[in-house]
Amino acid sequence: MPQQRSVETRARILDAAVRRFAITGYDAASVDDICAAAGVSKGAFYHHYPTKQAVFLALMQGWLGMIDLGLGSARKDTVPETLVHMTNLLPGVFAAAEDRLPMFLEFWLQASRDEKIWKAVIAPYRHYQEYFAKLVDDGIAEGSLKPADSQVAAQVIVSLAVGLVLQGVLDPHGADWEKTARASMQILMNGMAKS
Amino acid sequence: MPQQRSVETRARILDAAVRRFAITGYDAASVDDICAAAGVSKGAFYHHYPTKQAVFLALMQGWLGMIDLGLGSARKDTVPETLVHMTNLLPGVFAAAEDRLPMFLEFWLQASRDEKIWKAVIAPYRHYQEYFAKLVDDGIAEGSLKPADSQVAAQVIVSLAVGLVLQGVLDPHGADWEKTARASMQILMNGMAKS
DNA sequence: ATAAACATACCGACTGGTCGGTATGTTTAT
DNA sequence: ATAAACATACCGACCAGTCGGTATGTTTAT
Repeated sequence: MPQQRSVETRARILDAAVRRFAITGYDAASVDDICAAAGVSKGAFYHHYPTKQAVFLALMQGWLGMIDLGLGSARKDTVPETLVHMTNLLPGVFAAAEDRLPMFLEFWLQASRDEKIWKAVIAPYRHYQEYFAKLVDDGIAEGSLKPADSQVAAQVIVSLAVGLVLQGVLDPHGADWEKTARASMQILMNGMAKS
Repeated sequence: MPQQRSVETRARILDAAVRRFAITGYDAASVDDICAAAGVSKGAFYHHYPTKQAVFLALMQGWLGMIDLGLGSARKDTVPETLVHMTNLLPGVFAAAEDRLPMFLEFWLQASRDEKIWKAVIAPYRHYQEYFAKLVDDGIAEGSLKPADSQVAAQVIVSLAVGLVLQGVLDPHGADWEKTARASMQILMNGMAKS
């Protein structure tokens, strides 16, 4: 049973880490930086986390879990309604994430090179894929979508979402991404909806 | 006027750099590593490039230029034909890029944090956007596509492409990305084509 | 000769991680 | 109650090694 002070310190480390990572990136953010930002000694840091990577991983787990939760609670009456509802949520996502989005990019990058991180990323990621595949299947079953390979359709949806988020990161003021997101979904629906 | 030997050395440095960057990433790839892989001394390295970042930038310019060129020569009779033709090219792109794709991710990441790199990335990137917008406009003009906001449509196409590439990086064996790319284009066409 | 091309030796800054020791609880024995 | 015994939390100096970049010398081509 950890002491009260302990959980507070952990939180401060995590909070400082996410800020530093977001600004400078994983590599450039030194443990000393993070400790300074957290107002915590290096000893405390390594008392709570075995390595710098462990902090990164903890951060990742937390976020991926939150996304998972958000997806689950977005369900509406019909499948098309659910999908449209999700695009309505996007602006909030963009606004809330803002400067943290580069970190997601970093997640991907690290995951593509580090076995341990890859496994931590890929599980929830595949879960999203499954979620959308199931959604498409439901849509087909309820007659609102044309019969199709739901796995592939889910991949398309996820690809589009990933691409939108990424471009939002790279070029936030290059377009009205909210509008684009809506238009994307519209085109997708045109292509997938029945009749 | 550079000597023959000089352009060869430059090429060897660039070639070694792309290999090291691809494997270990930009930060982890040390200049010494690159020099060793290129069979070139550190003096030679800094004789030809002022900084490590300059090498990175040169690499980027080269690739973005090549993509630009590839796009230009993909034009077919009608717009839908052109777009489909492009998905046919994708497998080659995936295969050829393979382990180099993480580098593109790194481009983005660095671009989102470094003003100089951002400017180098954003120009060709906007050029792609324009290319696709023009393509959509042509499609509307020739009557093969429904009237629509071509800028937004282009963003959707690019988003999808970006998302596909990114997922190909993260999870190369998680799906048949060639098939998904084709399906994406099919759905897009269903949504955008006239009648 | 001389200037470009290349090689070697080196510098100072910085990094992730360790370690001996201290301070702050918490449990146990009396 | 309280003091000894133990456990957890924390500190900050320190280390061994790495890095990007520079200074200086040598080779090569004209």
